[in-house]
Amino acid sequence: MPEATVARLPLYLRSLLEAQHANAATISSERLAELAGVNAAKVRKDLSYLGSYGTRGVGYDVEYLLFQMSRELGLTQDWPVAIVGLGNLGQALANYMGFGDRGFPIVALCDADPRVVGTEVHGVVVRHVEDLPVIAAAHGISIGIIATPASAAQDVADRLVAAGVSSILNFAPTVLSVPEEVSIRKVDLAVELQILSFYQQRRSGGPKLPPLDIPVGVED
Amino acid sequence: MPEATVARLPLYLRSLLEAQHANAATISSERLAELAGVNAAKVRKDLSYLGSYGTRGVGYDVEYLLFQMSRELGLTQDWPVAIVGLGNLGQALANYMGFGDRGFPIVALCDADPRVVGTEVHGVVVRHVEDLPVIAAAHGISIGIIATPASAAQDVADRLVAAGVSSILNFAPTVLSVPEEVSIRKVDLAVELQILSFYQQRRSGGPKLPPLDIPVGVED
DNA sequence: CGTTGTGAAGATTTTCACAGCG
DNA sequence: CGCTGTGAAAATCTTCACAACG
Repeated sequence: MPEATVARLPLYLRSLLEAQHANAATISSERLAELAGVNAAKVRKDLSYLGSYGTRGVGYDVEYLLFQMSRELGLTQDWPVAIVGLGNLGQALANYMGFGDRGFPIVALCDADPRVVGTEVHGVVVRHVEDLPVIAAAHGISIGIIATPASAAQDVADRLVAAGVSSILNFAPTVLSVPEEVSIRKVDLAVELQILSFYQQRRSGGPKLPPLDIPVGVED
Repeated sequence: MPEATVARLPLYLRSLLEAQHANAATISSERLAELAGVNAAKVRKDLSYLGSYGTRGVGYDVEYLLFQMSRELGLTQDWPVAIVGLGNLGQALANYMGFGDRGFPIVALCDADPRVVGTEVHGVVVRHVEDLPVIAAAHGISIGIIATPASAAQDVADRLVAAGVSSILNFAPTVLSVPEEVSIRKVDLAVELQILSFYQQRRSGGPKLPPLDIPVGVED
């Protein structure tokens, strides 16, 4: 299944939940596309990778598609999560619980700062990051969230991998290197803002300075 | 310039800052690629959209490329930011200040809850969301961050657009519709976790259930 | 030499458009 | 008839490979 499709499945799932909430028994690719903010052809192509679950002339059975999609996304089981780094962001994430649609219980919190270790956040005691192997094994942790400063992130990633965690969500503004078989996703506020800045500038009449003088010589 | 390239410019910027910090005067596409976590050909292609700023046989001048990239990304000026919604996440974002590399001062906070309006978060008084037009105009706000529940997000987006904000970063788990000329980026924790869940399940030996019985009849 | 800049090839993703089927 | 499922076309993005050049 194409990566681009996988990245959209969660949007369809959420849209289907909305449709279910509105008591819709079936839904067309067109309506689903509208809810998910994509176009109908893409929805049909994407759903076709899951199997032929639609009915021509009718649409998709909401309940059934929900079930298939949840199964495909691995949401029929819980995936225990550990958060490493309990600064501003880490604490917010821990409290933010109600991570969307549940299924990702936060069962462990780790930090390297001895002043933070032992404190309680959202009802969970913060452990030392050194103890990750034991903690990960005890709780069967499969997803690690890195919410440390950039400088500590690679070390934490290495520890997570060593502890057997094979999915990582990285909030630290740095590139992590991990073995092939570990999945990694990143969320970077600064990057998002800078992308917005790029287009904002384009719209607000381009660069303030002229195309800028060539510094020395003539390139090309 | 391709969208995919724009999305990588912030990574190059950060990598260049690291190189600068390490007192490198010049940097090759290969080294830059390593720091940014992409391959060298992509770096060269991406940078070529900015202009021919490299020197064959040598590489890129770090200072000069930093300057060009900052300019291209619109980082030679500040872009004032407003955060709407001061629940857990909104407050964390407000405090998280030090949004990477500065340039995005948080100058206004809004909420719809009268119990929150008037309180102070990170030294900024929370205003009512109704006042957005006045606030936006007064501070020249160009970027709005939506950190409300999903149910309020579209209303807030509409208000932001009406107030003249043309860049939006959406943390609410919902699809927003905005006019063509407004840029929108989204950050969705649930989506990221679900994507990780998909691949995690693939690795841990596929579905627990057998391919599942066809419910009724035989499709295709 | 060593490294950039870039056409051209290749891969992936999106979109079209319509046959097929309930 | 209406809507899905899907080949095929189009668009976009990545990678290759090498000429160009300091």
